[in-house]
Amino acid sequence: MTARDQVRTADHRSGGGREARRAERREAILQAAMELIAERGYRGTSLAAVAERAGLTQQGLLHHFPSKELLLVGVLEARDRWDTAAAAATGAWRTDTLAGLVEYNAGRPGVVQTYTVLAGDSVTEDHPARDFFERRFRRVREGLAGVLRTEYGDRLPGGLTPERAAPLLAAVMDGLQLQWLLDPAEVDMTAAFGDFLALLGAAGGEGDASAVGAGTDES
Amino acid sequence: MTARDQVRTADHRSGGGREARRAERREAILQAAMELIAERGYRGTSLAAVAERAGLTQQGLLHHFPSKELLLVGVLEARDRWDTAAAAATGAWRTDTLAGLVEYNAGRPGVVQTYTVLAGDSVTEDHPARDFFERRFRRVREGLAGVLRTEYGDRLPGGLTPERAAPLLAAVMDGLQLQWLLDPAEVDMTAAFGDFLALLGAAGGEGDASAVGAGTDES
DNA sequence: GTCTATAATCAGATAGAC
DNA sequence: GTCTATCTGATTATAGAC
Repeated sequence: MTARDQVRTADHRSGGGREARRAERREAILQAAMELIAERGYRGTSLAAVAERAGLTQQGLLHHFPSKELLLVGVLEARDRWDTAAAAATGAWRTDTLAGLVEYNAGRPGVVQTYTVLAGDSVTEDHPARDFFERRFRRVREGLAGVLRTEYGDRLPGGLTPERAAPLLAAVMDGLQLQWLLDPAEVDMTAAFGDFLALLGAAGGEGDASAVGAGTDES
Repeated sequence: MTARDQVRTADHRSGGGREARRAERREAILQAAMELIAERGYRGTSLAAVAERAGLTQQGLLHHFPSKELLLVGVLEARDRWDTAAAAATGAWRTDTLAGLVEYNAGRPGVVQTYTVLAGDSVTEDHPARDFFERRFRRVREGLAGVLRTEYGDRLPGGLTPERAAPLLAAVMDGLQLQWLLDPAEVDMTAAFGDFLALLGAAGGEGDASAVGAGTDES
């Protein structure tokens, strides 16, 4: 550990040092960037606008994030950090936890909007977030397959396996977010996601159809 | 009918008149715009780039579409026209037709990409395509509910109704497109959509589970 | 670390010639 | 109808003072 690192650690502990202030600044910038990306998209967001909302000049911002692309990477990493507890513990999750996450998102349209806008943007050529989303979806599909296997075993309705149902689960979450953002009065994201879970839970792959309709009226 | 309209009709019939050439130009511009929006997004696409690909100057383009926003409206209308036959006949569709549409889309990544990018973009503030997508999703949900009712009746697996399953169907289609665009080698969009249909068809609301597992091994 | 000043580029749109 | 020329404004990024 270098002398500088010791200072940094000490500063962080004290909570009011140089490094702590630096971290605060970075957080403020990332927060502003997230909001503006939600409002105007990545390409539509200017560094000057982010800087203004964060309370500094464009050039001051560039001191913390040397380029617009690095700022985007910062935003994505922050989002990852934000639900890291979630992602890391996915193996132990259940479908109720997923439903809870959807309900939680329903109370945070801004975050959902940032995600939806960037995900759509990411499929364009040479997009700085493309790699991030490609990896993310692989990870999410694997995690969801694990959840489904834990919950329902190897055989799901319609002859599906957890691995084949996982992309559908991810797709439903994203697709519902889009419809909900566009028309929140018309689309009840939480209820709709519950409906999909009912679809996965009803009439299991064991060929036992006696459970059909049971416990599915939580509308 | 005015004298001018008569001339226009005559021109159109002859196939080589002024109006026909004008229409050709517009088509070329719209085609170029669609491609570039797929590649770079709406905000990332410049009029000059569209014009160059269409074989004229930016100012020539502005003669046909007076503003960038009107060009986007043109693109969306063209897309509507493109699958108008589909949308109009939705009432008579069946789920096989939907599966066929998904398979058709799987062969046209460019079109899917334009749609995905614009849909994500549309949730940003004051986006010129927002209204279009809001209306489109309402229409699609209604159409899909009709398809499901025709096919499966009023009761679906998991205690769902056609109206409650419709947003899920739309969500799955959009969500799968996103995952497929990002990772075509990993995500088999057509097979996955078939899986979802199996989910809707298996163990129906009537309690008849005898069809479970049939025709679902097209992995 | 944050600022002012500014470079270098590119955007969408207009005016007017042909 | 399509062009050349031009305007106006915004963008990312750099240089250097404090």
